[in-house]
Amino acid sequence: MVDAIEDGASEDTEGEPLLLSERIRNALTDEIAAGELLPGAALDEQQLANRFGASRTPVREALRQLAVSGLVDIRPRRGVVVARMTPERVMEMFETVAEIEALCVRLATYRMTPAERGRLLELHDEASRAAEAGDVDAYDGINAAFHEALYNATHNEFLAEQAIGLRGRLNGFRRTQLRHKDRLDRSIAEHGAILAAIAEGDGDTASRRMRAHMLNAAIALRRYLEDR
Amino acid sequence: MVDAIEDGASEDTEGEPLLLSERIRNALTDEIAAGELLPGAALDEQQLANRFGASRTPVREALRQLAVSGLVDIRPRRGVVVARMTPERVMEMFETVAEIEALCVRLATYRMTPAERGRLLELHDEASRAAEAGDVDAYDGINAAFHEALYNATHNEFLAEQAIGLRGRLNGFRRTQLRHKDRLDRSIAEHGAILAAIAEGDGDTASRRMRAHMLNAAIALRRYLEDR
DNA sequence: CATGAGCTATATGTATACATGAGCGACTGA
DNA sequence: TCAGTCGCTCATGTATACATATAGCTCATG
Repeated sequence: MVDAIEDGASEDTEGEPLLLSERIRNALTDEIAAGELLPGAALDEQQLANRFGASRTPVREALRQLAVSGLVDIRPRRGVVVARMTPERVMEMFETVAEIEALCVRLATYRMTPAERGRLLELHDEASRAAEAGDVDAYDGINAAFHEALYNATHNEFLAEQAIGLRGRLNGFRRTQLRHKDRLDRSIAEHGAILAAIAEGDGDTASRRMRAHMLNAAIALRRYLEDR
Repeated sequence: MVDAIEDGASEDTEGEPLLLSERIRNALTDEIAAGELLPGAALDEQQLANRFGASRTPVREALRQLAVSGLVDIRPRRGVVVARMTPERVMEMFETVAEIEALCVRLATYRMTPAERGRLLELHDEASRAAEAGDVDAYDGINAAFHEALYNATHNEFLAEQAIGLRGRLNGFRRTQLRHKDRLDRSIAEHGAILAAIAEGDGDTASRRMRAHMLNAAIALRRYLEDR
């Protein structure tokens, strides 16, 4: 069961020795977002400490931080569990993210540089190719890059940070609903429509289309969840 | 220098013995929001532990959590400081909050119940009276209640939580700029205009007016900051 | 006099130890 | 057989102890 965190093997080529508590936090964040740790699962401090080859102290700090992010729930003296989310709450989160994305697109339309616009088109093309190839994982990554590029194009760093944070909390759900090939194709088409509005400098239209795009994804997810 | 946290004397009539780390977190949150701890101020763990009559452990947990909220910056192995925000970042935060409030008002317009609408009008009247009386502190409180009532009227709990959290991070700045009597009067008038649009069920207009309202506040703040 | 290397003091990061309340099972009584 | 209480166990909450990197000082050198 021991799989102490291998340092830097993944991508952190920088030799910077990350704080133990941060590495634990990152690891848990990933596992929750990826759905490996299911909502409601109990997170025993000592157990996690053993798993990460650390003491309880950094584990506790990581858990406390995750609680602020909303990824876990802490019941004082009763332990920590992965945040259990009702379908209603998930839909609320989707609506919120949809609105945030919509407002990001509106601002981005008016503020983005030509280079940023070019980058978006590039990403859109890449996504289309990945979709045609049926490479869902590649599409996932490109899609994330696409949305982040939009956040950054608002030229409001704070807003972009908030948007990225919110988006991350939906990762665990988003992946499931994109398995449907037709949903993936529609997603591409919707991106295209958003870009068209951006090209015309029509922020309001782009915004409305983005909202619809996100809500479509939410509806697809709900349908998927109900099917089970 | 000792002022260990008196428990429950303030409002927590419930005899629930809050976790030490939570009480420290709340206390620090308040002090930062109130501007008692100035941006850039170093937060020494041992010092805080002494001040609160606790050990470093709960203090550390509190600081870690505040870092996630963005209220403090942690430089690994180099200590914790109250988040130092550039004027640019403050303006970005204001813009973000303005946009969030705007979208809340839009949703709220379409979704609020008659009772919620009535409550808003009530709060508006109270605020007007407080403004006439020149009671800035009372106005502060009523104003916060007004905005929170709007968040809740979106009937999207998640969104409301996010909005409240964001708003809280601007508290330290907001208070300074409302000292100007005329700004306070204009604020009341702007609230009235927003309510008028809500009454007509015109979410878009209400939204635009709210955005303008928040940005006016931001401009007033910037002017205030530049004056010093 | 300025600059930089080296040392020391100290605060942070982590581990371990102790205190306390929650959860659970056994036992008693009906 | 079942309900209720008692007491035990263990995880959490807090305190303390130890390891280590950073910051500031001293002192030597250009």
